Amino acid sequence: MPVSTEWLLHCATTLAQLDPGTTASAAQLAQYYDLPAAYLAKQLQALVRSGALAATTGPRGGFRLARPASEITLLDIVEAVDGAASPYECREIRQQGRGALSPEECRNTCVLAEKMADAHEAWRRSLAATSLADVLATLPPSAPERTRRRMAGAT
Amino acid sequence: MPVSTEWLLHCATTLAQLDPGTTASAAQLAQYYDLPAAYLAKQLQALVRSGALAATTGPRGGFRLARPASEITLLDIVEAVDGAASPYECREIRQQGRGALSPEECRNTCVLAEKMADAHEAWRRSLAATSLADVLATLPPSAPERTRRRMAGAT
DNA sequence: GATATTGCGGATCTTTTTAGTCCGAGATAG
DNA sequence: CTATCTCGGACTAAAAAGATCCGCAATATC
Repeated sequence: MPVSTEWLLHCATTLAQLDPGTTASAAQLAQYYDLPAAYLAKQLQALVRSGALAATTGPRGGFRLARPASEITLLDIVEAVDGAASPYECREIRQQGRGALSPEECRNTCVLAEKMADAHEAWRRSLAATSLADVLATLPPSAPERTRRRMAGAT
Repeated sequence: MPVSTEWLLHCATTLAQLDPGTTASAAQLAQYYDLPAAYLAKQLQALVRSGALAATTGPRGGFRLARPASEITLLDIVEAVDGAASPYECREIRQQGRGALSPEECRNTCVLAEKMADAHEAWRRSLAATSLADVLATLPPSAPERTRRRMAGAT
């Protein structure tokens, strides 16, 4: 899992603390967390494509949440960056070699692939259970204003 | 996640169907699933190191389960191949850059890292809930004997 | 209307991981 | 005791992913 996953989780949390209608540019966010600006910008695009963020170009442009923070889950962000595919891929080796099963016996999906898919679903459910609003609720009440203040002064 | 994960899940399931005390060599298993023998042997070693399999060298040697099938979970196998580390790694970027939090504010772990760890734990729990014995229980009753028969004739 | 600023996408380079091969150490059977 | 069969770990290519850079389109400001 790339390091940019952490970057975007934090950036989305930061954007969720801005006043509605306010945007933050990629350069601002990069400076806020001391990250390589070019690469961060590229990853932010993935979140725009996924529909979690919205972007406006031109001067005073930047990124903002595309939906209320309560409707953006950690899963939305993680899958936008890392892809939604399961890491385990069943290649049906049970149908190959000396021990090959007949096609008829393979009508139902492989038990092992099924269990791996179950685990992946458990992982997804866990991440989908937390929204950005939930994350903000755990921060001290003074956090949003400080974030806005520190963000405003950046380039 | 490497393709060898699938290989070893299936190989372990196969070994679980052998009579106690019987071993299967890497060459036999490779032939059984039509896999590159040398590379499979390398991956089987990881399972030996993790303690899930036991190996005996010399003529008539090979691999066998190191414990009863009911005490080997899918998680044991997956983590032996793919490593036990969580794919998400918190690098504490909240302490860097313009928005850096004070060390005192970082006494408790980052909320995002916590949620990601929770998801990983959910994934592990799901895999740990299934043992090789559970997998065998889903197969038709005739499966183990056929597996032994087809395995016996191999090189 | 010109200019500067910002996001967007493609092409490129580097690094890491994966896939695969090979030869040596050790143990068993005869 | 010897020959053969097995695992064991080191070594080498290949592919994928990470990370970076540059030019293009769009928009608000002056």
